[in-house]
Amino acid sequence: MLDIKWIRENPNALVDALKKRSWSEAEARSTTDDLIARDEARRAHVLKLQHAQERRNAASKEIGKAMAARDMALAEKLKAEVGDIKSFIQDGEAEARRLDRAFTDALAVIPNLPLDNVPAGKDENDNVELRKVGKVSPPANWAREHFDIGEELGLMDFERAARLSGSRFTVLRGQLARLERALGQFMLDLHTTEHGYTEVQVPLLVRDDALFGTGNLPKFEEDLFFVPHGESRLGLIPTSEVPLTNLVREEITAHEKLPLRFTALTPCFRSEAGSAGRDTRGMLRQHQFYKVEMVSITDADSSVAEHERMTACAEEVLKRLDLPFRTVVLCTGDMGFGARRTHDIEVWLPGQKTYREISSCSVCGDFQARRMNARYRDKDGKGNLFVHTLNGSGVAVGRALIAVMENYQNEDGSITVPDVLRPYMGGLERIEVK
RNA sequence: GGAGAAGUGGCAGAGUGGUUGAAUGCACCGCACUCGAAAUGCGGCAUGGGUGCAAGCCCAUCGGGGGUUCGAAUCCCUCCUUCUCCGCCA
Repeated sequence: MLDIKWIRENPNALVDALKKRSWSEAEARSTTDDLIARDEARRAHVLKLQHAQERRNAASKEIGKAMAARDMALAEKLKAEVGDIKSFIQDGEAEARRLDRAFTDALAVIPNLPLDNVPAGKDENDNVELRKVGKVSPPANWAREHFDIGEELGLMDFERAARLSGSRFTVLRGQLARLERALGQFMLDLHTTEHGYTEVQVPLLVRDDALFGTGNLPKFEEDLFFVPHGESRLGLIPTSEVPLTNLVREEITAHEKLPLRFTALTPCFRSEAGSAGRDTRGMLRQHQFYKVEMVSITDADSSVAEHERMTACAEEVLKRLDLPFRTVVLCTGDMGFGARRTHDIEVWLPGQKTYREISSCSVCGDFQARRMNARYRDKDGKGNLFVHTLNGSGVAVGRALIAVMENYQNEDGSITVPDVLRPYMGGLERIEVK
């Protein structure tokens, strides 16, 4: 959520920012004007209401004094007077709530402002490569995609998964199931022992409020799964960014405690409503997948540096696994709703002969903090400021499994186990057809 | 699932209809005393919003939301959370 005071003072800057996010000039302008109009209506109304409340409060105090002085005639006279204001105040409070709600609803669907150093662009074709790491060997003519490798090994089963749950689910068995578990453990251990993140076990079902806090609601409800819960519902987390970030919601964190760095290995659930027909084969795009997530909570001055640090932590996972990758900055048009700047890490898939996203690290500034009311007490103890939040995959476990399978495949159909994973695999060196 | 109790400022803890945004203690900040520290004394110390050049003034907030009343931390409804007992259960 953006700061309405800032919008009031910089309406043209908001229009420019929205245009950078591929909004049309007309839409950006009318949305901005609408926000400002709603804000003004709200404030004008509050002013009138507060004057009425002021008169009521003063009169009520006088009534108290009159009654203490046993001057019942004066008390009754004042009561009659305040009685008239009362209905105005009651209607006024209801109207204030209505105007406030309408204003917040409008503000809640405005995306975050891109940082100045984010390249302008329309879609993923305008993203800018920052670096390429690792050697991409010329694709062998026998290189295959992960689903062929997995099915031939008899360890990856889409048919039965579909019978259980439909499309976009996968059953893994034996050493392949273990390999995925090994990947998750390896990543978690790396971040907790070397990168300073605290491991957290979080709920996988969360309230709407939490989803609003991270920006998944109200705009992206169709991407989420919900389960009924009493009269209400709970959402399945699309990423542990949601519970990890909301850990500081409605709190004032002491400045000395920042930065907070959290990591978690959790399943993630996504309806993939808008991606029918995309990546239908294999386990690249699933309704359910494991991911190791990193979340940092920082003060206002440290978030940009923390973003570089977090990106490096994610890259380190791929370096240790010896997987070739490249890191790109998303252009303004390709960035997510809550992000100010996003680095995507794309891993090389020899079977697909292309780079595919395996991590996405974003700095959100105070955008999510406003939605969560997450603050910290300033160094000098003066004011309470909104924290800055960052999140990044460190990395997607399901996709890491795919990357390992494709990059470590052998011509005979076996998969070499990467060195760093062998301790997690009981020393196993190769996964092969039995 | 059934029965009961409770949610007040950073923390502890008063307050059951009228200058109570809230006693008191602790913590914290400033000053005094001291060579320095401790102890002691004095003063300060909630958040959000509106308005104003500013000093300030005003409004709201005692778990959230709604209501009763001239007036609500205090009464009513509802939701959330925590705790205790019973039942069930991984």
